[in-house]
Amino acid sequence: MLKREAADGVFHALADANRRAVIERLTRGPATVSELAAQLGVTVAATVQHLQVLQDNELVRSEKVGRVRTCQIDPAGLRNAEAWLQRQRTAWEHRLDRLGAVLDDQTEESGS
Amino acid sequence: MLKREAADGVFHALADANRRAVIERLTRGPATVSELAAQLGVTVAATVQHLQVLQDNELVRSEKVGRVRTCQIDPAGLRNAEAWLQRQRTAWEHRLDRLGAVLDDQTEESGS
DNA sequence: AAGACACTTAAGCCACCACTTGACTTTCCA
DNA sequence: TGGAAAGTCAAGTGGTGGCTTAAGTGTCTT
Repeated sequence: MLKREAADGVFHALADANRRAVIERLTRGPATVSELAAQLGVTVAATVQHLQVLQDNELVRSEKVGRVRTCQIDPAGLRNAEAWLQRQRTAWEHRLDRLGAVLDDQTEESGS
Repeated sequence: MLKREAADGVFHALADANRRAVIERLTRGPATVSELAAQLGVTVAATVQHLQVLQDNELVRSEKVGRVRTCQIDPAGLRNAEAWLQRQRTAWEHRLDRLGAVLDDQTEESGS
């Protein structure tokens, strides 16, 4: 299950346009820190900080070999966020279904 | 489609625990501003500000009748966020499929 | 060995955000 | 009509976030 803490971190991570850009980039294949920084148009240092947030929330994984760190998507965080959204949407839809049924019953009972 | 701007707003809105609590509450039925404020444990003024953010990003709708404003879920924003997440996840899965196929071909060619 | 390369870490800066208080408007009701 | 209730608006405040520069660490390459 998704604890409140976890949702907090994931959505906070996704709230930044640059971090989402990193995710979009990584869905198309692994990339190094420098490559990501170049694409974002910010410092390597800033990119490292973004990656830290993304990793803390299981949105990105990375491995350092030699002096170069290679990053790739970690689907766990995405799944967590998706699960929360689905829970809300389906809960709302089910409520509407029940509400609809009640209204149908009422109109049947009272006639038009 | 979901523009970058839209994603920015929706995820920012979802990044706050109190705003998510509002959404969770509203999936179980409409509520007034005061009710939401009471549940959150913050001022009515703060709640109004949260509602403003939620409405700007199509996560909540509200209507004022008399002196009381009643709020309910607006599924549009939730769908937007869900769509973005699904796009990333499926893009990543498709890429893995292609990669897997390539690796299979290679192992077939070279034998075990 | 020496310099370039790819990051990493620390410190500081500015903007934004969530929240509060307080004054105000509108609506209800006795 | 007078006052309580429900919400709105504006200003101020403490805290956080994202970015930068600058200095440092480990790793190639020649």
